[in-house]
Amino acid sequence: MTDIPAPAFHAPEAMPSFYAPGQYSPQQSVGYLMRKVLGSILSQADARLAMHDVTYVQYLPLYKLLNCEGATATVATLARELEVDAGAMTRAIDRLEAKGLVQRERSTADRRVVHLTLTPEGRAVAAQVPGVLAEVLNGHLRDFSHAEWQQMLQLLQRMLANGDALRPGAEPVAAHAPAAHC
Amino acid sequence: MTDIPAPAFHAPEAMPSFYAPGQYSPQQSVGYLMRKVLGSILSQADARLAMHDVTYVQYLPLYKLLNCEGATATVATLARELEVDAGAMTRAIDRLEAKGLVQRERSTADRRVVHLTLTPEGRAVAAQVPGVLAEVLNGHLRDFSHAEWQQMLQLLQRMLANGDALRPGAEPVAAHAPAAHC
DNA sequence: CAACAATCATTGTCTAGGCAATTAAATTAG
DNA sequence: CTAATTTAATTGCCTAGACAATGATTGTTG
Repeated sequence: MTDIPAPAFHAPEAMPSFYAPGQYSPQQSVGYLMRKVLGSILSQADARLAMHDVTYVQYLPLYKLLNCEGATATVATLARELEVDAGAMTRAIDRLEAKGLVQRERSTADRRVVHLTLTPEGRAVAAQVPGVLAEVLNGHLRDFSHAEWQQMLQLLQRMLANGDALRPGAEPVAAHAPAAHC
Repeated sequence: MTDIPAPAFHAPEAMPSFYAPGQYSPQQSVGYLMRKVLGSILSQADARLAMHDVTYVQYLPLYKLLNCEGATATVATLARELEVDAGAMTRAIDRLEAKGLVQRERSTADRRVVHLTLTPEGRAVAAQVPGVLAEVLNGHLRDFSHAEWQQMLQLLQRMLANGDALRPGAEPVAAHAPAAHC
């Protein structure tokens, strides 16, 4: 509604003080709560994919590979799209290759790159990922109205934009899309 | 307040489908957005405490120790309060001890336990933690109204409760407090 | 009191991410 | 065309958490 309460006294516009050094309650901390919620989502997704011996970190590359079947994905593109370190991705692929879910194949056109392809088993596992993710997310939102869901997304996006603006670097909050696709 | 529960129309009660296996956009995923926001919070808190050569993982124990100054905190109690593995806490304390921020001291009363105390340097670093955390959180909420902040907390708490209810284990969502204090 | 159970701290082993350095290959600039 | 730059993939080193096993100590129960 209106902004009656909040920042106590003459807080100068931008930058309210929801949190102060003095009192702190985990239940009231967006950081603590988000950490818990994320942990819950990950552990449940993990549990449902454990039968395939893959963890939440390993099935994301699988999922991406499935979506980009013919697009000749590489370690670098996967790392960029999933926003993780290239070294970490190399090692993740190591584990997936050891399990026989993906294959490496050196490119002949550009001999620096290594194309990644799913094995039949990898494709079978990857096919289950989107459903599991959707289920787990929907489960965590089961008493949400459509409007509440949308507001949650909006609030999160604003927090993200605020975080970017706070960072010394670039003010241009504009395009924040990971470009996605393949 | 009252419980204006929400679930919109005659949605077949529990479990809407906000997410479906088919289409998926990171920008629309609460999981993706929360991961990004949390990452932003952690990296900013990290940056502001980097001068003391401590990371976000290391200053949480320091903060707890400061709050429980006389309470003779131990590895086990810290691990429980911060909800991490005891082994992880042992190693975290190893690093803090190596930096001269905390001290171990075997208890004489119960020779199994090791009491932890802050050194003067450790106390100085710990004293800065609450302010930095508050600043970073407030920064991410800078254009939020008090009502929006409260709603964010409420939505997160509901997601957490939904996650707990979904888990096979205990339905009693009741007391979810980490007990806190010392 | 003696066997059993529980607790505390620690240590391996595993997965995991960030950063830096390295090597190889391709692209661009002079 | 050669030199400098850029990009790809990998590897080593660090922090970090989860799980399991261990040893030491304390508490409980028959």
